[in-house]
Amino acid sequence: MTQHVKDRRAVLLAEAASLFRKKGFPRTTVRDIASAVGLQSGSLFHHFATKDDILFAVMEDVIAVITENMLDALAETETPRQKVRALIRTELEAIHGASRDAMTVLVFEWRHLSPARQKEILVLRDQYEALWLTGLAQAAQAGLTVVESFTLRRLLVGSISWTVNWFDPDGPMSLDDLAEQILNTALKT
Amino acid sequence: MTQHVKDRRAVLLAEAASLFRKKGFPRTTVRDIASAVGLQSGSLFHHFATKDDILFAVMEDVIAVITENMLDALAETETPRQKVRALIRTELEAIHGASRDAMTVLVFEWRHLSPARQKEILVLRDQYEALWLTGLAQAAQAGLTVVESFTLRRLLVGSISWTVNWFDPDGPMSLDDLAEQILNTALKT
Amino acid sequence: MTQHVKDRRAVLLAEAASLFRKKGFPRTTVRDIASAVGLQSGSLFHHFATKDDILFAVMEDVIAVITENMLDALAETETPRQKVRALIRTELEAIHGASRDAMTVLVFEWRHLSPARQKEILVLRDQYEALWLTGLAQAAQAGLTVVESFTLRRLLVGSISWTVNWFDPDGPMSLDDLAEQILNTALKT
Amino acid sequence: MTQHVKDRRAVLLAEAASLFRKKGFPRTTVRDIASAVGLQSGSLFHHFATKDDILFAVMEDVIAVITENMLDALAETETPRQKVRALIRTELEAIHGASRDAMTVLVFEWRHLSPARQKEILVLRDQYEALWLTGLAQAAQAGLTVVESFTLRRLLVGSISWTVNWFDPDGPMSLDDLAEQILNTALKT
DNA sequence: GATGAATGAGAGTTCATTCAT
DNA sequence: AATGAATGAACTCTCATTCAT
Repeated sequence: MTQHVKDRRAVLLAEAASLFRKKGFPRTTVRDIASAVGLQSGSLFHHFATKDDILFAVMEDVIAVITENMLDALAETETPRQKVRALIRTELEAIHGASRDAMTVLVFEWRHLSPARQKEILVLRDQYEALWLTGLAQAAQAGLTVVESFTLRRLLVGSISWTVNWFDPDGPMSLDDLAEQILNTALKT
Repeated sequence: MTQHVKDRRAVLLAEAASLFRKKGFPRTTVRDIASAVGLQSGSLFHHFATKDDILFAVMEDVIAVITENMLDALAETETPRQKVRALIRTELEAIHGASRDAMTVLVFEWRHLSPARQKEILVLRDQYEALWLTGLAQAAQAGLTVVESFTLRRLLVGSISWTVNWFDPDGPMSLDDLAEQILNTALKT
Repeated sequence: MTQHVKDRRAVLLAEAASLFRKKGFPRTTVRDIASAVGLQSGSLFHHFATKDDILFAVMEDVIAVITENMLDALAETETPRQKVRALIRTELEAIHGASRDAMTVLVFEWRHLSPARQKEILVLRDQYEALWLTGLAQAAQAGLTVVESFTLRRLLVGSISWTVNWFDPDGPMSLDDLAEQILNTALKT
Repeated sequence: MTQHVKDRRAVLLAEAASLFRKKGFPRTTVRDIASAVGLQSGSLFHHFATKDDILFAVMEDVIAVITENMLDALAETETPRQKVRALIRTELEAIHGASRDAMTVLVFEWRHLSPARQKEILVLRDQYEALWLTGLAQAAQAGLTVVESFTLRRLLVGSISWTVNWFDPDGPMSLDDLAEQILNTALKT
């Protein structure tokens, strides 16, 4: 029973994320989402009171997942270079793996989340960003970086999230290759 | 009178670009645009037949401008490193200077342009991208790049366009500084 | 168990009446009523088949109560003046006492009862009104009234039921005072 | 042209008032109103931004009209009894004449106006009520009233507004007769 | 060119009612 | 009796677009 409910919610959020990514939040109608999960439009509101709530839930869930994944990945690293590689690699995996839609929505539909909800997400986002800044700072101290940490992270946010628009994980370049290339732009070779 | 008409059109597109950037294309109403230029909503349609046409015009104009600027900038360079610096620098200027709104719209509202119009813009965009690829290829041949040219350009598209979300040209870091930092990620130091 | 059932029903109708009075019938949702009695919305329909049925039950119950109360009160009177005083006093007590919500609903939500149900209530209402008309007729015959009985009753319906909107039984004026004042408008002094 | 616009607005408010009175505000849809004036639903919003605005306009207009009428009527009176008769008579005319629907709405749909708007109307209403209280106070000073002025006004609000539910101006009793009868309940004979 | 009333499809949301559990 | 997910029609309101003036 609880499982059922969890499944429903998960499926609903996955479909919503997919639609938000494909069409953008404003162009996605609640009827689109409802019919994607086999519901009538009114039935959505048993699960989420407003369309905004759906966007919020998509973002909240994915940021929790990627933060956990990142902690796991970092736990298995030792050197600064390994850490930065893990940061890049894990974020790329999130963007091109199972949570692709939600990750993309988190970045590119941000402005459509209500300001109140943005604040809530920002708290979680700051926790995640702290992992990045710590890792980059260590690399900087080791003399590995080509750019100041804060600036570097922002350049990497751009280049990594933009890969969703051109990189094909099933194409000739593997995700590991891509991660290595990005690492080359971030650290001295 | 012709001058008048041109001014009208330029003002209208500038206001539209500003609104599209601030609120996104779908959330911007034609009434918003009309009232920003002191017109009633119906009067807009004497200038542009559809809302889509306005988005198209914004994109078409800005891509013409940046292509021209880029050609001018490249004409004054000689070495591959100078060329790459000019590419980065000129694109940054477009994103943070007078054409900021339109440039941002070109990148981030792309999906909201009708497919037919996307095709038209892509022709112009390819011409512009050819300038980049040529410049990066020369740097590659000179053994300066850290990453294959095609991939490098795409990483740079991401990091450069994302600067609109965090870089403040009036802040402590100058646009030249920023360009130099990005150059450091792109080429061997 | 029967007691249980009766209690349930009584509590439910009391809460419904309170909500109908506060928000009006159309603005009161079945969810409002359900949650006021600690039920889920679907469970209400084990007690009442439709929302209209709830309104009907509220009205039916209260008209039975006030008719009985009125009969009791009139039984203790002798003179025409006493009878009119009892009529006014008893109706005021119903409107400001325990059955306040239901009485108010009976008067001010009348139009929202389905026509079929209105007919049913009208039968009971006519019985109640007969008590009034009889009392007023006796006063008229005794030369006490200032206005023809039928008209007088209708004027009194208005002034008495409207007291729900301004009279505070815990304020400086007592219910007896109020009854006496209204009596002054109805009969010669 | 201005005339056209005024007519539109007046017709729209008249139809809206009629519907609000007949079905109540919550049960009246904007489509009902629109189709009553020969418009599509969306077109209403060129004239009034929200449904609440329509209710507000109905109330604001009618209270302005009745206040003016009352001032005119009182200007032609001299004695306290004449004044009270004018108060009753003029209010009855408003309730059974051209502004019947709006007057009824003002009284019986009051709770459905948004609190912010209620405040605005209350200012106007207080001005109108001041006319009543002044008139009744003069009658009281002349020893004519049977009840304290403040209470008397509230009883009269009830009985007069309730006449909308039973009095037929085309029936056997004339409006003047009715006014006289109500006067009999208010003042010593 | 400009106006602004009008259109009409469609948006997000509400809610009485149903029904499998 | 009770649940609560689901329905589906109806609600208020939005908005790109049209067009008579």
